[in-house]
Amino acid sequence: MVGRPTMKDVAAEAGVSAMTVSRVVNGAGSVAPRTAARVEAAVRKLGYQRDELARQLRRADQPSRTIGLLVDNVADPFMAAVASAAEDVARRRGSVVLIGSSRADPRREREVVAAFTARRVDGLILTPAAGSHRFLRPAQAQGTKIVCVDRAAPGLDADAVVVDNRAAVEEAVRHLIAHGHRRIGYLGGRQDIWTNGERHQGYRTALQGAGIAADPGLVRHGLRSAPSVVEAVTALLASAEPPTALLADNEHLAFGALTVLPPRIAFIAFDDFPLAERLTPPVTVIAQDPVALATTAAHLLFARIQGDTSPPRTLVMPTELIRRGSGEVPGPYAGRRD
Amino acid sequence: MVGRPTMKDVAAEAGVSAMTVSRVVNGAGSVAPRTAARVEAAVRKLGYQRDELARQLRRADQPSRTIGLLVDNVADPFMAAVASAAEDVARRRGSVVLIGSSRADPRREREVVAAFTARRVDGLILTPAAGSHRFLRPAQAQGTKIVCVDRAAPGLDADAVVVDNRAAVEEAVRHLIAHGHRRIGYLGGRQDIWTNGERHQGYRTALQGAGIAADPGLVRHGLRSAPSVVEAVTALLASAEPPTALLADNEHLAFGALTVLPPRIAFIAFDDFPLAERLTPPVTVIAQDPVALATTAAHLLFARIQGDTSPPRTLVMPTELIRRGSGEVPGPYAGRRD
DNA sequence: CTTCGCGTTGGTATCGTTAACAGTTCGTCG
DNA sequence: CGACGAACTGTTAACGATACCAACGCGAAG
Repeated sequence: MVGRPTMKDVAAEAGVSAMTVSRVVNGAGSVAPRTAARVEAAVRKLGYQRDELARQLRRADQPSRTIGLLVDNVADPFMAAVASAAEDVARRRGSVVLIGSSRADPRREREVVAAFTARRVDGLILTPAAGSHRFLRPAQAQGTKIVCVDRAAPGLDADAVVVDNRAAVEEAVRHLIAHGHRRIGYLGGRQDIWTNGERHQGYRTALQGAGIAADPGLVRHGLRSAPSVVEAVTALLASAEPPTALLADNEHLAFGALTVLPPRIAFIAFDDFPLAERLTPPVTVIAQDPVALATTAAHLLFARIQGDTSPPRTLVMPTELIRRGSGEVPGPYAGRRD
Repeated sequence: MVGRPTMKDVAAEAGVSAMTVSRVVNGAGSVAPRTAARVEAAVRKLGYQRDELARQLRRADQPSRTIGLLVDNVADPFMAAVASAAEDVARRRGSVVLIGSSRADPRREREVVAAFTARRVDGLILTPAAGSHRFLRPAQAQGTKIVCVDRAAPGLDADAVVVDNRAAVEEAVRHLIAHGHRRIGYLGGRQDIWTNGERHQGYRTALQGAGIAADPGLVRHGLRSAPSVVEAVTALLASAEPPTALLADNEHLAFGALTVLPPRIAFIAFDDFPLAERLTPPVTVIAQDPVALATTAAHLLFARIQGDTSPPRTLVMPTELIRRGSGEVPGPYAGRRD
């Protein structure tokens, strides 16, 4: 025996038909105890394991118990937490998880989705990259369930689990204003990603609400690498009218900014991170709960897989502004009004 | 058409046989340009996508272009980096990645491995949980290639990509000793995990080499949760003869310890982490390169999948002691000898 | 004009499993 | 004592794709 043993091999070993082996292996149908015992012995002796591929091929109407998880980058702590939580739920539901990173590249995203659907995944959890996701409609029409997490997918009618990015940033900016800041800088990632667009909207709304004119010189978009963030922060601080407070779009940017940011500049970051309270000053953050997001998304997905056909929903999870110090550094207008 | 279109559907649409569709889809065999064009049109019209499951069933001797990645916990930054790097290599090799977390539970590890092999993965990359991995031998015998990363798997003859944990910790402890420390505490995770055992060995060897008697009161093993670390550190510092330096087994423990550790205690952590240089004092770490580890492991795995049958190898990747300050806090014996 | 060979196409069997159906052997009941 | 159902087991035909072989048409060579 060179390759994997098959049901036929087990059947021959136990002196029964393949059908009987199938019944024993699946615990379905009636098999005489003595026969079942013989089959089980043969299974153990040969180390037989049911071939899920063949099984899924035959049972096309049943779920394949495989889901796909497509994130920007698994190495990102937020995405890693999402992946971990999703995998946890999947395992409990008896499913395995195919993982892929789009690196925020729409083309790569499409490729990975294709590789997943070709393997008959029951559903997809994804953090949509930029651009229209209309290309997912055929997959959806063919029965693949889709749930977005962290972001909505433009051009796609699917469930989504997100936070109210706009309101969260608005609150954070109002918080900075309340502490006497008027020149508040914004460090943003790719603005074509839905989440970042929302966050920047919140920034603008808060400024507008406080009657502060938006200064485009204080806003840096499209930051990606750590060096680019460092350069952006350095340039902002060296400018004629530097900001007295900064807000970072996401964790990645925050790490970059914090390597060069002097303590006198107020700072708030989107996403909490370990040891934030051990920096000087401790870092005020807008915290979201990636585990809750992903767990909710996964439950939603499995409900769909099990036949829930209600209209797509968008669930909004809470965020929390955790005041640790860096966001409470007083600005030049501190104490004048409140 | 309710479900996915099949080759037969495409064949009917294009007025050819399924075999011809197969040839066009795979770009193999000779097909007249006009026929191929007709088939391609039908493929596009129906949104046909080859079913990898059926294909893999038929082509049992060919790789399934699916690999499994089994780590302790994807949410762990080190493991997340490993996952990301492995997925990257896999994608370039045209493979998809099934991911699973064992949570360091051998039973769960076995279940996930079974779920993976049942789907005919070509190979596995895994960070072995505690205990014997003899149970993987049947899978290996049936052709599943296995590469361990970060740890060796006891009881299994497989490739491994690791760092020299023992030497790295030995160096770190010698470094602390050189800075005048003699009472050096050790915060350890599960000692039944190979990596942690090695690291602790390094600690003992270094002490022994310096003629310092090991004090079991300074060693805490089996720490897992953040609270347990906090409690351990607090207790160590409150003891009659407290340590003047501490070493943490892994990143997770370091985070816990750093929340309560006073700056006067020297500290070195295994694994580098973001913002380590921004803490006070900046944290000295033993850095390893998870991306390099995983990339190497993945390359090794694909070489095996492509037929490399040379004897299993263990590759040892370098570590680096990054001196940032916390590991250079002078101890009571500083300056007496060197 | 036959034959060879090549390019092109289709038919059939098969991968490993299971749904559907068909048969077998019982014990039991009228 | 024959019939009927229940429990058990086997046979056949798929799932969707491809390896293998056969067959077709057609131009070139003999």
